Amino acid sequence: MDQVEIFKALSNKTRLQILAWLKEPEISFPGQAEHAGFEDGVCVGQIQLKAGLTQSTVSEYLSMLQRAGLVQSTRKGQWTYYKRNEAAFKQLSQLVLTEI
Amino acid sequence: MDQVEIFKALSNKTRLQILAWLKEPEISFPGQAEHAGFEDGVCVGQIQLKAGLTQSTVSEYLSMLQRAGLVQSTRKGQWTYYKRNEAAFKQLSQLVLTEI
DNA sequence: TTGGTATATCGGGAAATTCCGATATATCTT
DNA sequence: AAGATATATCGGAATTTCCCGATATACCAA
Repeated sequence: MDQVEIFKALSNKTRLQILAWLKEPEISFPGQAEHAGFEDGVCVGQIQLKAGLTQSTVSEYLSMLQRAGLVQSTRKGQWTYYKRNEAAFKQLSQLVLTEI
Repeated sequence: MDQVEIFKALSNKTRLQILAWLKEPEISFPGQAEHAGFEDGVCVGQIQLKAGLTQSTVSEYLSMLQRAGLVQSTRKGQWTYYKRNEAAFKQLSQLVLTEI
């Protein structure tokens, strides 16, 4: 757990927003329900639509969140699904209490 | 609590280090014991010495941590003492669990 | 008042981040 | 194989952060 890397990943309104959306994928991304479930999370395109930024930016943001360990990705065909890594948030919460 | 402001304040190795030092002022800053207690925290000069950065940089970093609500300052004569705001860390820990 | 000490603020060069458009890669369909 | 779709990566302009030296401000002591 690289603390600085994690906090940098969280230092952006859009990235925080994405993490919040991924807490309730069914509610935040109803458009995906028709094509896939939410077992593996949400695909980049759906997130991009909601974020209102370009595809490249959203893809980059998701990689950054993944490098920080906050989300994990699954490739399925031409889609990459991202979902939260809840264990990481529990760890981070604990880290804020005990180490920082 | 401005989340982005808090995470930006935490996105720097030196600032994280300062917060860690302030957890145990007596151990981290023995040099101050001769002149003052630790009720109000540690003065800027002591922190600067340990950080090994310039006075202006350390002063700026401490203001940033204060704006984020993570520390609080007390002016006493020509010294400004900074100490951790433990309540803020408890809040932040909770926020990581429930809101982010 | 004069000078010394502690801290804050200002101005700026270098490096990092933000976000974009263009392009590359991977996969699917026909 | 060729074209379409989804995502990743590249190159870069604008902005922000990092950290500095210089200067301003506040307080103290003689």
